[in-house]
Amino acid sequence: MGFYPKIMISLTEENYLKSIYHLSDAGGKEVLTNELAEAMNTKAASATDMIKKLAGKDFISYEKYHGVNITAKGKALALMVIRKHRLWETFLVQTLGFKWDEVHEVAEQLEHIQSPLLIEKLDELLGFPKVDPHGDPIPDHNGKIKSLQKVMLGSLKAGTDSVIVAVKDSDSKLLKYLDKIGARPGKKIKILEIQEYDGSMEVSIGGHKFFVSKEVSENILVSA
Amino acid sequence: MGFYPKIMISLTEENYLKSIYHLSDAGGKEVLTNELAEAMNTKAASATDMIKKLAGKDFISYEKYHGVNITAKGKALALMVIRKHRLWETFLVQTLGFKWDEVHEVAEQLEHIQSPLLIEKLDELLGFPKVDPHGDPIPDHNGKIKSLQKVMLGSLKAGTDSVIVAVKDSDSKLLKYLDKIGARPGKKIKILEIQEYDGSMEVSIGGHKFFVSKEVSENILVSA
DNA sequence: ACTATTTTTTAGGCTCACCTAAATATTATA
DNA sequence: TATAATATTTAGGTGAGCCTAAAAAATAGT
Repeated sequence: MGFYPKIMISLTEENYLKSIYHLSDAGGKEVLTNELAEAMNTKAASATDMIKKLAGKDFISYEKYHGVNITAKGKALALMVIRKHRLWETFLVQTLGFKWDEVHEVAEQLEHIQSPLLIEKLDELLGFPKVDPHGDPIPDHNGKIKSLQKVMLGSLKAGTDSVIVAVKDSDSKLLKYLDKIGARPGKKIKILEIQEYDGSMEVSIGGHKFFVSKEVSENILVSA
Repeated sequence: MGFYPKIMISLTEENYLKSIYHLSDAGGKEVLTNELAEAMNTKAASATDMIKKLAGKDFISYEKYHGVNITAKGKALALMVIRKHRLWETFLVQTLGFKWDEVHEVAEQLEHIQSPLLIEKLDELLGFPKVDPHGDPIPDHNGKIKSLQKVMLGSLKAGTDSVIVAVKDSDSKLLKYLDKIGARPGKKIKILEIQEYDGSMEVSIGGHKFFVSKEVSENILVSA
C-alpha cells in the first residue's frame, strides 16, 4: 500500500542546484548552460546532461537552447543545502574557533550530510543564528530567508558611511586580506576618497585607514 | 620537480578498508571475500573488484582465493576513519544531545569529511576523549589505540561482577533497549542467574533487575 | 582419491558523472 | 539577410562501483 519512495538526490545534483540558485539570483533570472558549466568547473556537455536530469525531477524547468529556471521545489532544496552550509560555517567559527577564511571548503563537504535532526540540534547549539560569519542570511527550517538590501562598496560615493554585511567571493586570499584590515560583517566602513583613474579607494574601518582596490571594493557588500 | 600527488581515496574505499580492519580484528587475521561482501552489503564479485583496487594501492595484501590482509598503510588509514567516526559520535551525544542510539548513521557520513584541522579542533572541543559513547576507544591523532580487555557478558558465569565497556552491534533497536535498562558503558553489571536451556540471564544494573536474552548478552562487552 | 559443494574470480553489462568531437541552434556582424 | 561567431546539444566513450551468470579454484564428504 502506501509506499512512498524517498527520492534520493545525489551530492552532485545538490551542488548543481545550489549553483543554479545562486546564479539565478535566488530564482530571479534564468541560468545559461555555459555559466552553469563554468561555475561547476565542468564542460557544457556535462552541464546539459545534468540539466536534463534535474528537469526530469522537476527541480528546474528547461527549454532547449534557452537556459534553465529553478522551480519552487528546486528552490526549496537549494535553500536547505544553503541553510546547512551556513549553519556549519557558523559552527566552525563560533564553536570550533576556525578563522573566517578557513571554513568554506569544509562547509562544502558538511552541507551534504543528511540528517534533519543534526541540523536542528546544530541550529539550537548555535542559538538560532540569523547570519553566517560572512554576513549571509541563514534560511530557517522552512527555507524562509530574509535578504537585506546589499550594495557593493565600490558603487558608493566618497564620504559615504555604511555597514559591512557580507563578502561576495569566498576566495581564501581575499578573506585573509579582509580579515587583516578588520573588514568583517557588522563593522562600520567609511569611504574617505576615491581615485578616479582606477576606482581604488581609501576607507576607514575601526578608526584605521586602509587602501582598497576596485576589485576588493566590489567584493565588499554593505547596507547603506 | 618534487611534485607529490596526494593520493585520493574514495568514500567507498574508506568504507571497505574500515570493514577489513574490523573483520580482521584490528589486522590480526585475514578476511575472506565473502565475509567482506556481506559486511559491505554487496556481492562477492564487487568485493573482488575492490580488493584488487585496494591491493593495487597497497592498503591490503592479497593472494587470489586466500583472503586479504591489511597492511600498515591500510591500518593507519582505517584508524583515521575510525578516529573520526568515534569523535563525531562523541560530539553528537556530548555536544548536541543526541541519544545513544541515534548517532551511528550520522557518524557514518561525518567520518568521511576531509579536514585534519576540523578533527583536531573537534578533539579539543570534546576535551580529548579516550572513548566514544559506546565505550569504544578513540585512536589518537597518530592512530594509536589502546584496546582494553573485552569479554562478552554471555561468556561469564553466574555471580560475576563486571563493568560494561562497549556494545558490539550498533543496531538501533538493540541500543534503544540497552538504553532503557541503563546498560551504558561505565555501568556495573552483575549476573544473578543463568538459565541452562536458552542461555538467557537475569542481571542487576544500578540496583534494578533485568532479564537479558542470550543474543543481547553476547552483544554486551564487559571488563572482568 | 574422486565427486559434490562452496567460495572466489572472471566476463560482460549497467548507471552516474564526466569527457571530446561533431552537429545544430542562436546571435552578432558585415 | 547571409555569413561568421558563439552557445548548446547530441553522439559516443571513460572509470568507478555495482550487478548477474558462468568459469575456476578450494574444501568437504564418501
